[in-house]
Amino acid sequence: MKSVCKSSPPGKIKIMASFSTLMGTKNFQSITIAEIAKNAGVTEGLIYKYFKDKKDLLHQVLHQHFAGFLSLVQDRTAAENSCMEKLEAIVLASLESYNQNRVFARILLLEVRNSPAYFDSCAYAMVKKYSRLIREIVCDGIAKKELKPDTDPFLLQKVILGAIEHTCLKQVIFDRELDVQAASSGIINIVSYGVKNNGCH
Amino acid sequence: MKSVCKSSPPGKIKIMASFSTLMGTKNFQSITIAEIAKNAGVTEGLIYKYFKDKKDLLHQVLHQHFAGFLSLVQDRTAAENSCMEKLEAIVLASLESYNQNRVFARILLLEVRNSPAYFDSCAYAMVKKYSRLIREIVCDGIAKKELKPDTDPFLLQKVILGAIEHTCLKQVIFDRELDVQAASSGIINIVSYGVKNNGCH
DNA sequence: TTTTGTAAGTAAGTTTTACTCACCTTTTGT
DNA sequence: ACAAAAGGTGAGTAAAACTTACTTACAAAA
Repeated sequence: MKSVCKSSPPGKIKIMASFSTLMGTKNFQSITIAEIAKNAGVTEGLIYKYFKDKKDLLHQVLHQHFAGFLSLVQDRTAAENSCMEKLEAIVLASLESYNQNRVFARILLLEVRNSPAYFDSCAYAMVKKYSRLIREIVCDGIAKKELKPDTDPFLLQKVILGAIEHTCLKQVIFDRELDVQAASSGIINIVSYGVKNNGCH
Repeated sequence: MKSVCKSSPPGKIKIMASFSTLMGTKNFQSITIAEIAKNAGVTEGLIYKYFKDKKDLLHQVLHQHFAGFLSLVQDRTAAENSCMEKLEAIVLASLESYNQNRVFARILLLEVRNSPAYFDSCAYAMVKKYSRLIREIVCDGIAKKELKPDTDPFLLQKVILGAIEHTCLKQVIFDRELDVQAASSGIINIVSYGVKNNGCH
């Protein structure tokens, strides 16, 4: 659960940087420990001084990226007033981050969820914070009558998170650019007003 | 791209069945070729007669499951008339399938997307059919004025697919039951009418 | 019937790769 | 000053994916 604080030894920093760089061009499976070590200018053994195993390295690198991302999201939402503005800020910040930091996006969306160890990692703890933030905004929106009173906060959180992830999934996988602004306002528009043509807009 | 047709040799059938069973209790990484072979009552070598590698086996098993799933979805949507009813049928059928067939769900949602080879596989070809079906229903709904004219079919398809996946993700990962009916109607309700309290419902 | 070609299946390697362990070297607290 | 801990090394191990050379069954052509 401990994070990479300022006083990390240079070896650890180099290992994480090396791995992060390699993730830019290859997927997790095809990156070898030998490659990471060589690229970092350290020996293979040192990797296992700081990381339980290869997966643990993945999780710590994700945690590092997610920490920055989460504080950005928190700042952006704090700057907004209404519930829907806060939610749009989250959607926009998320898509922006996934669009700009493809390594982060690929790790989060494609690489970690297949291993049980991830769900005990400090990285997953941050993801839980992130989804809790969304639920809290939703609950607040219901309390302030900005959202319909019968809204299910858990379900809405999942719909929003699912929409964010699936909207950029193809772009992340095939390394294409995403029109973040259009996607973001599109998602918020659907979630706000729905798509059914009921003559009310 | 070739599927497992009726005339598959018994060895291949046993290998796929063995692997599918093992996926019920373990994740892909932790299943070994030796284990699959032993469980199937064949030798390791035979696996490489029918499958390029371990990942190819995974993809072919997913293809097998997805073929059944897709035809179910096609039948169910064909039985509905309106656009929203068709979409609800898809959401319901998807959540039902993921809830009942956890091996299928885990492979699709957690195991395949990390490898580039998947996106050349016959399994991914079926996924493309599935998402195209959703888009076609949406386009039809727009044409028939059931949906708002400014709806983006690609975006709506992604929002719906993302909502489906994220709604059952936690249950699939932690092997818990899902209230399929409630989740399905909840998603459709959000997507149809939105969550914003605008005094119009 | 013999031959020939192919698909099903085997068994023993080989190689790659994640991980370990015993050992140095440098820093730090008392 | 010196013990102890932290940073770092490099050779070695074990396991698992994959290969390859081989055998057996079997159907169709000659």
